Amino acid sequence: MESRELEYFVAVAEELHFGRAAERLAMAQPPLSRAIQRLERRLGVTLLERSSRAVTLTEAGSVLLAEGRAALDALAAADRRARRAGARKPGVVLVTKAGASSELLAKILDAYASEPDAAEVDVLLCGIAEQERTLRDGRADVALLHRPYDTIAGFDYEELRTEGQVLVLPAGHPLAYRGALSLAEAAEIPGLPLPRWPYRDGGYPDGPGPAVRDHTQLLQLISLGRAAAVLPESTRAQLGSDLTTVPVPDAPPVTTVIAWPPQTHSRAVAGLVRAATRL
Amino acid sequence: MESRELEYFVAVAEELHFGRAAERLAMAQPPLSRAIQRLERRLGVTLLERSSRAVTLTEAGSVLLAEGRAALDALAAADRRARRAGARKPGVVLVTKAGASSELLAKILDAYASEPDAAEVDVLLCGIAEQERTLRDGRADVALLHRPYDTIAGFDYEELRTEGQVLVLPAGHPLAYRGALSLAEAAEIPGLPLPRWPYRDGGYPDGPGPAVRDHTQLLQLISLGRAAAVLPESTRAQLGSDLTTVPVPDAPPVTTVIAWPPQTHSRAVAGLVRAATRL
DNA sequence: CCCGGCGATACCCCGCGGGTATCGTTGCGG
DNA sequence: CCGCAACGATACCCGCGGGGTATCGCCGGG
Repeated sequence: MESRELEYFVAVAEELHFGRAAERLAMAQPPLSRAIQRLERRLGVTLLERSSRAVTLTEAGSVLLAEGRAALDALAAADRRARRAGARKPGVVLVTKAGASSELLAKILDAYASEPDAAEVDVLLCGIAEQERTLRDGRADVALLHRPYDTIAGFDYEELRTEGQVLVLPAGHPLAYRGALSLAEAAEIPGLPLPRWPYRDGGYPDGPGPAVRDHTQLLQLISLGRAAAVLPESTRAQLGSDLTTVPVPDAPPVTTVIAWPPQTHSRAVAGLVRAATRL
Repeated sequence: MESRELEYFVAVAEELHFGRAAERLAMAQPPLSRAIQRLERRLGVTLLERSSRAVTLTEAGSVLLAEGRAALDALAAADRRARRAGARKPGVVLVTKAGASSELLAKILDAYASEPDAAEVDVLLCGIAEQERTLRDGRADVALLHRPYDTIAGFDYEELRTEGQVLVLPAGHPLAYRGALSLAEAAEIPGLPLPRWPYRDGGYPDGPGPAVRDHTQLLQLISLGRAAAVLPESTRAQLGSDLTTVPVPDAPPVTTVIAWPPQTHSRAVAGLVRAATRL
């Protein structure tokens, strides 16, 4: 199967509309229609059901959509990583959630930078649930992830530390003087709903809380008295005096891991991992 | 990047010889040379160092080789799984090492087959270290793996059971009457070397023992008095009366896991996993 | 009933991927 | 020291396949 055809199919499968997909691909609609027919002929499988009013995915089509996205990501990763490896001064890209584990990250970067032949490390900050994708499609080479919030399926990893979680509140809130809270109590604070995190596809669950995409946004909302949140203990290090925390013992512990794609043989990634695990 | 070009590059990078690579790709050498040049130009990177006597990989080239193989496997997987999903009676392929965990496998297949809407399960048996590849390139959908012998990097998985290991010997061997053996003792039995298992790339380590590619071969060699082997306890169930076992308490325990690629949403795979974990 | 939206078809053309012939370099053997 | 053979690069040619425009056929809604 040609990657071009697969890209075309993924566009159509996502738009469920040949015209819009063609526009997105910067091409005309007829050659797109033919390319999809060709692909279906070659696979010997019907991928799309076209009734003259709507396009829907068949079973085989949704399988190809999922597998095809993964394959296109892998292809993009090959492209980007080869480019980076051949660049004048090859560096390595580390991705992490904006506003999370910043002191740990600083320590790792320091420890690695002091190694004899350390490469340049570019830090890429992104919203929740985008990190895995950056690792898959080659925008990043190595990531700091947080289980169980992030899934580590598809990657090699080393665990760095495990910590409990705390409720983050505006300073002076009545509950701030409690010694501990249960998860159930934290979820039901009048006027301070827990935020909604995005799914991996970028959508948001329904519910009362504000929709956020990274920790920085979230902390700001808490400062404004619009939300509360259950976060790892280490978040305390970066809170200003306008925020305070209460332990939540029954919240699941959060494990910070350093993760990388299994096929990497990069010395720089290995060095970073070594530095991180030795801390 | 076009998948065609990537295939060409991988062929050249593996052969390190344009002529042989062209032959393998069933094409002439000149268009192959040009395709690689085009790829290098588009990436803005030198992938191969050509001295008129030898071709060698640059740093960027070996990165692209590793990443490219993964991407081509993902592409092949998309192709095969879409074909299977669109087939007349879509089934699911389970892969495992020939001769390992056969009773557990039988139980899983039975349990799953008794579910209401169970799909057809094709069992694919292969040698050691080939299973991961079959899962990656779509020849299989789900695998029974054995840690720490197999790595599970890149897959979602559920643990099924953990067991100790035993030394498998020809019946009547003097050591057969020992109540237990250490790993060190097992490795030094006069006349009965431990076998050599293949690496993931298909090569074999150097050493005295016979090179084997699956358990069936291995058991036959032990029967013939040409080898001994440390294997999971459950292997005992399939030994004939010509073989016997001795516990090896200090051998690392073996965990059998059921694993699948993270992007699968297949109901059949989910059913198999459920059946396996419920046993 | 007609129009508008949408995917498929018809038809054309250009470019690129592939083929053959040949060159340029270089290591090696006589 | 020269010539040959091995090997990748270059030159040149060709055919087809992927892309474009125009249009059709189907269907649902006003």
